[in-house]
Amino acid sequence: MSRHRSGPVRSEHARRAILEATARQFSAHGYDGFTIQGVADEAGVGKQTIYRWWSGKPELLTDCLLEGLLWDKRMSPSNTGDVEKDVREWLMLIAQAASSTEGAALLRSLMSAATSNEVFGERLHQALSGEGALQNRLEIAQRDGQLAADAPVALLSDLLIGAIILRTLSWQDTDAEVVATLTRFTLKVQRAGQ
Amino acid sequence: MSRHRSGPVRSEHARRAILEATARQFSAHGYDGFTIQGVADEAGVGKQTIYRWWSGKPELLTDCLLEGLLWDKRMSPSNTGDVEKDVREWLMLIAQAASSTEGAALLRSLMSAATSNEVFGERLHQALSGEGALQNRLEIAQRDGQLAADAPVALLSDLLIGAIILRTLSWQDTDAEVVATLTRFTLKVQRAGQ
Amino acid sequence: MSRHRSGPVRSEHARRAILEATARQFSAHGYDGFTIQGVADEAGVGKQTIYRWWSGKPELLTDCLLEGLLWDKRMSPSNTGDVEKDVREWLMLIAQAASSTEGAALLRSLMSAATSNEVFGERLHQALSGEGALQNRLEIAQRDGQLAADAPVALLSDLLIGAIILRTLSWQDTDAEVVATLTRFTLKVQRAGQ
Amino acid sequence: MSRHRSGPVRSEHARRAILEATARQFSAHGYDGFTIQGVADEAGVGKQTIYRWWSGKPELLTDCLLEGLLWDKRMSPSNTGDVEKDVREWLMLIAQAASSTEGAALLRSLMSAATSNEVFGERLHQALSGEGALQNRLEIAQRDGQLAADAPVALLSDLLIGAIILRTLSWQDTDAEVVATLTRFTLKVQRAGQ
DNA sequence: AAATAAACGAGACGGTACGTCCCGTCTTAGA
DNA sequence: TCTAAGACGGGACGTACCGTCTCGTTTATTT
Repeated sequence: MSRHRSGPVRSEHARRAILEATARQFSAHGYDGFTIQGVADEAGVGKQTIYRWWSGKPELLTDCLLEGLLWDKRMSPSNTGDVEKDVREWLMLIAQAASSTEGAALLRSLMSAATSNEVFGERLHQALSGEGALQNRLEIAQRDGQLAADAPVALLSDLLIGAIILRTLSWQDTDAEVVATLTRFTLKVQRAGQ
Repeated sequence: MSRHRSGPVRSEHARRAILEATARQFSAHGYDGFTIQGVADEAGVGKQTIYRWWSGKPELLTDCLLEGLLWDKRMSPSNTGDVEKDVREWLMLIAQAASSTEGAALLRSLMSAATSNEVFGERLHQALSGEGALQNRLEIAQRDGQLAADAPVALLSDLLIGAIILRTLSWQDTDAEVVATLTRFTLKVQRAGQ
Repeated sequence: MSRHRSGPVRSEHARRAILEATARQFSAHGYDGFTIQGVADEAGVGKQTIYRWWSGKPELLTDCLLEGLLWDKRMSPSNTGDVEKDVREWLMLIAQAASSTEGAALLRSLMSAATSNEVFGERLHQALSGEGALQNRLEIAQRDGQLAADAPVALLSDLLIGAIILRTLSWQDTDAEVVATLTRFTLKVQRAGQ
Repeated sequence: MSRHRSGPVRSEHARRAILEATARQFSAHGYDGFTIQGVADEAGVGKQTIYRWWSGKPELLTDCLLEGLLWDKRMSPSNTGDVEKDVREWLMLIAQAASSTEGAALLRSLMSAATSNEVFGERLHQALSGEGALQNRLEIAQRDGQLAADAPVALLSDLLIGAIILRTLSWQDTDAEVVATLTRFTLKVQRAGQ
């Protein structure tokens, strides 16, 4: 016998409105700058409805990320056969997003959120890695002999994205040339190692 | 000719007490968690004495970093002739610091502070790079022919430290093996490329 | 012709449970202190079942009073022939109820409810007057010549009960001696005035 | 050696502004109806400045009463030699204040506040008694032989004011005739008792 | 017996006010 | 004039209830 409770179910309309308002407010004012009341007002929702389902900003943002409202999850490295080109273009997407003042601020806000919440941190990593697609692309390259068989593909991803993250964290711009250099030298080692 | 002003001069005792209290409070409660009042109380100082000399948390922390109260600045890569070993040991120092729960929390708090303040972000980058010593070590290796002449040493530093930063940001531990793998593969190209 | 509707009728069980829970919660936490949700929970009832039949706290309490759940309505002045004794004993019942800490708190809570609701205020007055029985007793005494023909019996009731009410409102205890003095002096005129 | 603390002293300006705003807001919206934030806004003050010095509404109102902002403390029964007239006029002041819709609401709000706070209840009693002046007037009458030597003057005050309070609590109007009757019959007994 | 529909327990909803915490500024008295 | 102390105006926090609305179930009447 199944035991289910009566009463209204959670309002999907409210949930969407809250997450979308959160994404807008977060993008506009940053992690510290946006307020729960502001989200509630913009979503046309009572503050308690937010606290009923989320414990605070970090959880709220984690769900935004999960729904792809903060970082487009459809983005994914392509596979043209030229691994260096594919990886370079993927990194450029991230670097370009971090190039504008707003984009850099958003990325730093995402990092700020990640520092205070484990789940968000993991999710952000996944999002930045194209939901694992970057690693997949590198594995394909490895299978195709473009990368050394013993190349640590998971760590390659950390190296490349980490460099951009670190540069954003230290408020340095990462332009196309830097991305190209990063990619070329990081992937060269793998070919050379064969 | 020097123009003297009357009255007491800035209290060095208060300055030290404030920075040390800041370092302790920041380490204990994180960037968002510590309060100016808490620092003032622990330092046995009036709140105004803090605001008279610093504009707020970011400046306070920047000075802590400059004084080496948050991140030991005496640390510097050694030069044994074996660049891979030297670099690996340097990265291990960072990775080990980020290994304990407290160390990882501190590093994440530092990142959080960096996201909201440009000057602090730049300082943190410098601190993590051993005040440029990592790049120096790589340049020496390059001069000694251990790294390819065209190796982008500045970016190599970003790659290696960035990887650790990204892993800490995404709440992954970085153990000795990961550090060794990161170092080996990143520097390999330099030998092979010759 | 009667027009029937289908469906269940109002649940008497729920009605009783709600009123009894209201009386307990009100007595325990006072007018401002008790909550509709608390009543619903204690009564094992949905909140809407309360709002379906009552508009809020005042109506709920008015019904409690009408059912004698807050103030025993069976109490009534007796008629021994000695009007002073009968009235004094009646007042003593009220004064004694207001003597204990809990009793005084209850009486003050009743007053608090009366301040915000006219119907409840009128009901409370009636309850305190023994549903008019005090005035009846005085009228009998008047008819028997124990009180002056022109004695304002309705106001005598207000005077005597009002004194106790005022003393309770100002957190003064009203002991047997005070009650005796109040009664003796208030009724004295009636004999003397003949 | 005297031990005194440094730092700013309490702002008298803020204190006055808060009490005056409280009196206005309370009179306008009643005990339940006015809000601390509303008082803070009207007083041009931070909410914390209110909570720093008062624990909540009851304390705030108690101080208002003490400063005569809710109930004019200068009012006092006069002494024309005719005690019945003097007392009647005093009661009329209270009854008239309670006659208008606003006045009755204010008086009931005062009672509501009294029910939840002992100090306020005592203060209200004092205020209604003209800060003891009514009792003084009755004592003078007693000394002059207008009242019986054994008349319980303190209780006479409770009887008379209590009657008005009770009638206000039960939402009955108390007009000039009622006041006159109350006074005449209550004071008559004292003369008659001689 | 089936259909109808109201009352029920439960609880999510949009809101308001609460009392707390901390911000950065201002004020005081002492050294 | 710098200091410790701390009051100030302000803003956001997270909580508690309000009164309304919406579920899915139960139950009494009508068809």
